[in-house]
Amino acid sequence: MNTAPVRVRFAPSPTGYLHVGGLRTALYNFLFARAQGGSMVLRIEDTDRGRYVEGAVENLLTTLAWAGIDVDEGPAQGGPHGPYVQSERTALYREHCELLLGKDKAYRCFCTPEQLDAARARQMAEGRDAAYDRSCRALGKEEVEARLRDGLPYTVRLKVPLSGSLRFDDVIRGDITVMHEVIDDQVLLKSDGFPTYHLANVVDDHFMAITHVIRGEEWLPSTAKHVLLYEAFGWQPPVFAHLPLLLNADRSKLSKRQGDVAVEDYRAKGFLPEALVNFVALLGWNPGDDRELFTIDELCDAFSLERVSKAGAVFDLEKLRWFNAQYLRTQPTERLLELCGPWLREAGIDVSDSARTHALLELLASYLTVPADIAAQLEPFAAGAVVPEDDEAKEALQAESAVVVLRALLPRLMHVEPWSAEHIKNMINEVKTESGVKGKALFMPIRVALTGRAHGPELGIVAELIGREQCLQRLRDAVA
RNA sequence: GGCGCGUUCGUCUAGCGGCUAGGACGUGGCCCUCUCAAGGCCAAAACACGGGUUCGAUUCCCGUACGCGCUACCA
Repeated sequence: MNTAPVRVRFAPSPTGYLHVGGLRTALYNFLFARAQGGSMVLRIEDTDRGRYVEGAVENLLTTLAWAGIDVDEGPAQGGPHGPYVQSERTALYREHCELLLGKDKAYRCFCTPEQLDAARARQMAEGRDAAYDRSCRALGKEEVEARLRDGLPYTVRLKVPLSGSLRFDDVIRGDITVMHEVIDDQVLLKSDGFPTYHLANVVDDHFMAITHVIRGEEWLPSTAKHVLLYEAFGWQPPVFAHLPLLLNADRSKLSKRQGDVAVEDYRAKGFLPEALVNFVALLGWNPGDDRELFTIDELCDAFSLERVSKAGAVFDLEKLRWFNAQYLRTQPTERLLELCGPWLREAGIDVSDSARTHALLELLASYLTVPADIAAQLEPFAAGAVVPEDDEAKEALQAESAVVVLRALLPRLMHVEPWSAEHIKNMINEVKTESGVKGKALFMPIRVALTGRAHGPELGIVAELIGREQCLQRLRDAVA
């Protein structure tokens, strides 16, 4: 039994942005570490220099911080097991390749990519499995040395046992058995001197004292190779936990083209980190009771790998929107202002009048799913004339009693003091008494005249916030 | 093709041999209300299929089907 303190890692490769699937993996690692009183490492896996994207690491760091996922060790904060960027650890990988070579657990392969491609094509054409034919595995010592003297480029491959099988335990999936014969002699060190994922991952996880490897299910098939590596080195493998995939609506692996997959896209659209984290946490995990709304701290307390499910989960934007609306509605007005600020200004709202701005936000909060929704809600409150927006609104103004109501209200609003929702409401009541018009027939024409819309928040408050001058002008326009 | 993993309402899921199969999103209806949003209540909606095991299977086992993943000198 492993009694060492829990250490987990999130190990993305810096190829651009943080994928929402990556966010969930990072989150589960974080939650598990917190739940277990352990620590979390961030490691940058940049061994493929061809795919490296400038600025990707910075972007990753900002995005994780935005989501509230704090790592304990990593490129930004350092730590006792650094460096935390793989391209700065190449000597370690090469050294360990030599170790494997010396133990006869690996061998040099001088096949060129062209040869390998051709061989693969041939195998496919013959309807056989495409796998490395292991021709270099049989090379004699002298032959290898001759080629090395000639300066031929080579890769280092893992010497996979030819028969038998191996098993490992996955916390989420249970016991998994793989026949050695279906495992390829995996390349460990590329001819450019960089390690492949498999080698770097195993070496780093070992030296960074990682106890639990929590990663996406796409890694499940290659875990056998990793286990073989741990055995070859004589190291204790970590506990594995392979998470179910996040899926598109058609149940394929979540990808671009079918919607946004970058966390920064959701951030840009005004989704709150709390909402995204809450939503994504529940994709593949549940607390075992009916709770749905969780702060990240509550998630830390509730999380366990035992409650992670096995099947992939469709990323349902509608449910994310619901979470966002839930959080948006309960934000203090100050935060709402911060979130909606850009759209307020765009809508021509005078944000310097903070009392009015706050009142508007409080009034409209329940109408928002994302902050951008505020724009449409704000239209009636901006300066300028309004026109009935649809047939329903037009009809309300055309009703025979409409003009009676509006004519009766106009002078009253001119003189009502103070200009407040309560007093405006009183005036509307006076109109009701005087004209005998009530209910919908009374309110609808006023609402449409003032806002151009048939629907909206309570009329008294709406009128108060539109302001006396605008209200009077709009009433005059409507009866003209 | 091979190997691996998976399969409860449209979606996220609860269930760990005996339940009217529960909750949430979405959908529909009702209530509240001048209207809408929010909120409350109600409704429709699922155990992939076939064999076993068992007194009894959504649950355990084996097949089949379907889906997904992997099968690179990418991660």
